[in-house]
Amino acid sequence: MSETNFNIKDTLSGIIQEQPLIDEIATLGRLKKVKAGANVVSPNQNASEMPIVITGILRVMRHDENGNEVFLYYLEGGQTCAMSITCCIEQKKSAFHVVAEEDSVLWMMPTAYLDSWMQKYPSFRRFVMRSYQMRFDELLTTLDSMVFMHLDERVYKYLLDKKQASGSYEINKTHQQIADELNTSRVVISRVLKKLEKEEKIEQHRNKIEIL
Amino acid sequence: MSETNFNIKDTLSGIIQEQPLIDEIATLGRLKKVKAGANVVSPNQNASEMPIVITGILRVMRHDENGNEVFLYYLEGGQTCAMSITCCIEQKKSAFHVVAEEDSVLWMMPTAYLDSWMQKYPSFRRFVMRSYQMRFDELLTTLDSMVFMHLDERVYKYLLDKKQASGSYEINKTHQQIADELNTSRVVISRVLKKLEKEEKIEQHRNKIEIL
DNA sequence: TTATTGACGTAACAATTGTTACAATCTTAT
DNA sequence: ATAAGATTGTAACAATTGTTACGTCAATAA
Repeated sequence: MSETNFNIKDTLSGIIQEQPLIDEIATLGRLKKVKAGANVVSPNQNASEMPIVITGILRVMRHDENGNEVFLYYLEGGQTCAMSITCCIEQKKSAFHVVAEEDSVLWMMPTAYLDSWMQKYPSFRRFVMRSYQMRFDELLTTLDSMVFMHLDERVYKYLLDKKQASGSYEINKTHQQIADELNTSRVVISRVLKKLEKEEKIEQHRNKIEIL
Repeated sequence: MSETNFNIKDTLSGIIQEQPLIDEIATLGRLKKVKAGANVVSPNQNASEMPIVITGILRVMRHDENGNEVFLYYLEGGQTCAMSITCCIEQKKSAFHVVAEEDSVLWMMPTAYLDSWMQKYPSFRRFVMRSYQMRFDELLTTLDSMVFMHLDERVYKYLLDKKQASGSYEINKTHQQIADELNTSRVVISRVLKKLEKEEKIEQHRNKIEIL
């Protein structure tokens, strides 16, 4: 366990200032390790814990009642799923699906304490507010791509976002996976990627796309 | 001025608990009356004031760099434009366009004080948090309609939302206005509305649509 | 009244996106 | 090695949405 022996307090101190809050979170929360592809928040689940990403990346998806899904944004180190707060406080089921995009380490905080932490600790308030702001902004950018862009631009933006999040020019996704995240079909993605390849924006390999 | 002699403190007391904060807001803010169709936040403007809706309805639109616009949600009595906070704190220009959907009365709060109010007053924090949550949720519903629904369903949802916001089964919009808000063309809206009429979901009159 | 303008209807066509079907290639299990 | 499954390519076609063009009708101003 040596390489995975995280000191949660050290991690939290980068996010939160008050030592008592760090102690509370460290005491009341729990570590959770998830493998790439594993569910962190399942659809229609009543989340009782809010995850903070320590290492790794979470992918947040929206879904409708027919099982269609669409990618919203990534959560990276130090970030949290702000919508969990809403879900918990209002006690309604999440229309979110949160999946580990890479092997990730999370700190799960019981949502029962969120409200009191918001009351007691200014830096927790700032953390939550900042989360909301960032997610709100990203959500709008995603919405922009849906309503203002054609599919080829939208796919390209998706690839660039993925590159930005992962820090790698190589994207290990199949056409089917991309289609699922953009709520379209595999054939359409294949067609669009071929077009992007002809425009020399990407190079395609098996199970892998390279951004040029 | 008798019928427009609002008591801002009475209005605020429905939203905010602390009397000192009510006094501060009443002293530092200003009343603004806008006629239907007037701009409240113009595109690419650096908002220095955050509006609270006292009476009336504001329509919040998103726009891109090409001048295309799309409807996001309405703001009604007691609600505020949460994104103003982000815009102001981060000092970046708004990608929003806020328009009076009906004749409205607003209370404009200087954004310079927002941060200190958030620090000092729990009920202002709750107010801002609740605004973020509600807007986040509405934004997701709007996003759903863009990515999961066909245009006819999306238009119908748009009409139902407008009915909900205005409290009237009669919608006084031209096809062109609807097209602008949904980022499509007049001809397409005419086609879709004709279809909804045949399905007996609406009735059309000049400058007016009736929800059945 | 007449002219002008705005709102709406509709046809014809174009562009984009979705669907179905099938082939080729690579990977993995047996 | 062979079979089975997963991944990608591509054609043909359908459905949806966007564009252009032009017509009718109602409201309004001159």
